[in-house]
Amino acid sequence: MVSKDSSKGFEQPYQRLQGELARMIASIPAGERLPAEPDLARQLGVSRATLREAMRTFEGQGMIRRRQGVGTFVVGQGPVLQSGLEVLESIETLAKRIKLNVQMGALRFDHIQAGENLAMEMDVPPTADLLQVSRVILAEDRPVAYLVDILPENILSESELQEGFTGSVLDYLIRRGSPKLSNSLTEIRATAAKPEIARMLQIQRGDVLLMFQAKLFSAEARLVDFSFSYFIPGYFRFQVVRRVGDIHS
Amino acid sequence: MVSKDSSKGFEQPYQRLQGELARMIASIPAGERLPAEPDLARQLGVSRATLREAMRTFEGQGMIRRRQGVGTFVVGQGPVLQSGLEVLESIETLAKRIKLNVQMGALRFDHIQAGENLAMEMDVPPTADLLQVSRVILAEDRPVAYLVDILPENILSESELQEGFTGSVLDYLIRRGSPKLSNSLTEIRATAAKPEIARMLQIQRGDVLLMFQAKLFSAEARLVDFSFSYFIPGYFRFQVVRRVGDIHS
DNA sequence: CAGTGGTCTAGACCACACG
DNA sequence: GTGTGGTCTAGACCACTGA
Repeated sequence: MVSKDSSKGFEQPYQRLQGELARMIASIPAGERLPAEPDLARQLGVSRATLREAMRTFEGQGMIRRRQGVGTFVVGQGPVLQSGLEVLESIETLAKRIKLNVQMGALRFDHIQAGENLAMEMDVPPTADLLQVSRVILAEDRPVAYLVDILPENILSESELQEGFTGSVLDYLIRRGSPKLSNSLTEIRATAAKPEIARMLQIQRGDVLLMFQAKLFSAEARLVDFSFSYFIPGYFRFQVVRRVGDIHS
Repeated sequence: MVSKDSSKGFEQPYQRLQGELARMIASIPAGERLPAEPDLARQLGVSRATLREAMRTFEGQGMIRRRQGVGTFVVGQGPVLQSGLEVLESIETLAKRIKLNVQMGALRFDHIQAGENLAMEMDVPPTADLLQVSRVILAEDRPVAYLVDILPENILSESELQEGFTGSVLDYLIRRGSPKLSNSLTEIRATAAKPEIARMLQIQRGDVLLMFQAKLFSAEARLVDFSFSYFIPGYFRFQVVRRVGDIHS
């Protein structure tokens, strides 16, 4: 329908789109809506599929947010939650320190049996009863993280947690004072959002997420909490100091 | 063309595809090729676009690898490079310890000027001359990481690096003995692969990558190396121990 | 050259939010 | 109901690989 290039330039449609979209997004005030996808696609001279693929990049960076049935909105650059990884700290505590408004949404309790995989990871019998706590964390009314904690029922029961749970299992255990907590062994991964998690975080399936898989140990070296944390890029900044060389330490 | 559901089940095409693809991949020996995409799409009763979207998941986990003009191959689960984040260690050193075969590919030197952004990050004048070292890391002949180091020219010159560079700027500086290195401040991110990087790593643009952005400091607290490291998920396992509470420390 | 994956299109229908 | 984004289709052409 249109020629692929105008002169000697060999700019790909994808790259051109990225540029045009970037300009368009920058020109729209935060909170305002973009044109509907079919209109925008026509306007940019590409198919809707191509447009959507290009938009993924910007959504991954938190610059726009799509809401089914409503529209696509430009979001201003919000505050960033910065944390050193050496210290284990809940998002709530972190947010409080920088006076950021953080809420919990979509809390859910599940009673599950360990099964093979969890039994192996958590060092419990496959028939062990576990409590799974899932919830979304909202910063400035935007979903920014999805957290899942799995604990043995004899460490923490749902009835106990019903009252006074504000989003952080870690903070709750610290307040309760028992068992004494020692440290967390955290594995860091990058992952694509599964459909269920994408839904919770109001992003698209396949979008990029930073993930922590952590084992929290008591002072007696018992595992008290096995957790999965998914973070939308752009809202968090995790840092770690790495020593050079292990010989002179 | 076909009914969307057979009974009361409301399984989505996407989820069904995931399952069928998983079974198919599992049933094919490592190293073997999958059917061509148009054939496979017909066989599974979906369009090629849908098939490709479903395949992204498996490619992101390193279970398959696509090569344009050749085909899509099942890759067996290779060895995993495990590392504690507290200690800064090159991939080469890490691999040597577990006797894994690691090579460097696509080495490239660029002489650049700092410019605004880099000048700010690296605390040098915008006109400073910098050496940018880019290369791909191969483990068992598969691209697994893409590394970019940026250093002031007066710390490391290309001519000096031409000889005896095996892939790690860190190892080279340690061998040289000057300047004395102290530690690295590393920021951890998840990111989607840009077209250039996707090409280097033989993955698709938009695929998930774990990224480290690190500032390496000398004992005199001078910045000697600003680096970006991109890791394909599945080949690396980065861990960190996090202390509970900063009060009783 | 033939065959592969990479990209793009035009159109359709569905699920959801909101009045 | 109306309009939005979410998903899927069938087909086309391009870029790359290897015989």
